[in-house]
Amino acid sequence: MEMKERILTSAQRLIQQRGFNGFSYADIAEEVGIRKASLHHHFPTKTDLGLALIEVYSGQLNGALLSISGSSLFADAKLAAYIALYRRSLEADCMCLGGMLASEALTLDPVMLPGLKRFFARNAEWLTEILVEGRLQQLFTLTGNAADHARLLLSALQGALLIARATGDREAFDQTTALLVTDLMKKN
Amino acid sequence: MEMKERILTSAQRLIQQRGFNGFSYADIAEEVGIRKASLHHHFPTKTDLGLALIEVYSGQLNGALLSISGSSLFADAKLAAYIALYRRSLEADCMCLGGMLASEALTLDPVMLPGLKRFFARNAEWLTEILVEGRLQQLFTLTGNAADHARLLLSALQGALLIARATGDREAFDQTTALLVTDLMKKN
DNA sequence: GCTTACCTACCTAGTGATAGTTTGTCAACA
DNA sequence: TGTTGACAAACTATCACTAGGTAGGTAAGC
Repeated sequence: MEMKERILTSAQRLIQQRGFNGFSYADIAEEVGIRKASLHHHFPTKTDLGLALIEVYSGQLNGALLSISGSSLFADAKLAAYIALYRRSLEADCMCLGGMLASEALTLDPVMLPGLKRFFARNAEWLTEILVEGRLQQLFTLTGNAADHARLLLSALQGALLIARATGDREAFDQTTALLVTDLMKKN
Repeated sequence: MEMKERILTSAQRLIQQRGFNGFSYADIAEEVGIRKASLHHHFPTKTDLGLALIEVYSGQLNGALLSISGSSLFADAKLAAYIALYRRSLEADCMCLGGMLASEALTLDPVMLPGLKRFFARNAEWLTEILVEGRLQQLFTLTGNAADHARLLLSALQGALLIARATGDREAFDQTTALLVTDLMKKN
């Protein structure tokens, strides 16, 4: 089982940095120290690897989300912890795996798309919970639909990560996310 | 000259839909009806093509921006016109060329990065102007720095386009962008 | 006015490299 | 003994790119 995990770890980083079309089995083989052909024993096709990775990554994310929402933090601190996940990704020069695959969606095997869709839905759903919680705690002053604000947060974070990684401007990422949070506290 | 333009048009669409690593000279050759080798006469390397395309696209964008800001519209309508650019891209199943290249930044020839960086800077700069204008017209109630809000708008639009294109949820894009605008009118 | 030279735009036919994948073998282990 | 996990070797397809050549246009030189 250990090799399978090493392959997944290597592939995950490669996708987050270079995209699904930007790496090959040869890259993984070199990193984990087995031959290309042996990789196909664990993941017969690249699509199989992609599908497994969407599951793994969604699981990782869900674990992180549950850990945050299960904490005793106030909602604003929980949101900050969520944003910190993106910030750490930026530090590692990685896109969110979901965001990266989204950009390549038209070139992916369509069987990967439902999992990708679920990934974004899960993020939005969790953010919605946090926003509702924060409204109850009178930390956030949302105008209308919390789910709409959640999608806006998700979009803005994905976009900020996308741009900051390409321009190398991490300060811009920090300023953008800070503004995103303060905007949640504006009165109407 | 006509052929060069047809190549650029074809390549632009291919990149916006499939990414720089997701298309080949063979794809363009088929579309425009000449041989692969002949493409290299016009654009010796793929990087040359990419560089030309960043220039073309930046020029297109700048034309659109100048057309909007030169109009007699109020600032909120100008912003709506800017958002409509993204919405039209979504309808064509296209990412913004800048956003797409940004996701692949680590795999691109580094000579393409400065142009890409300028592209985002130009967008942010234009949005800043519009926000300042809208504040003078008392249409927008920005808290602090207009440039920060501009970057937030840009990030959110790129992210919303990225996600909506992958999930196929165009309604979510519309709701997100609508909220983005109403948030600019909130009091503090 | 005709040659000579050069140019653009395209072609056929390849190059070596790499893509994802398949086949068949084999040792270690359960 | 059958399964697992690795291997070498090869496959077909495609990648970006190059070599060398052709057809037609332009323009200078005499």
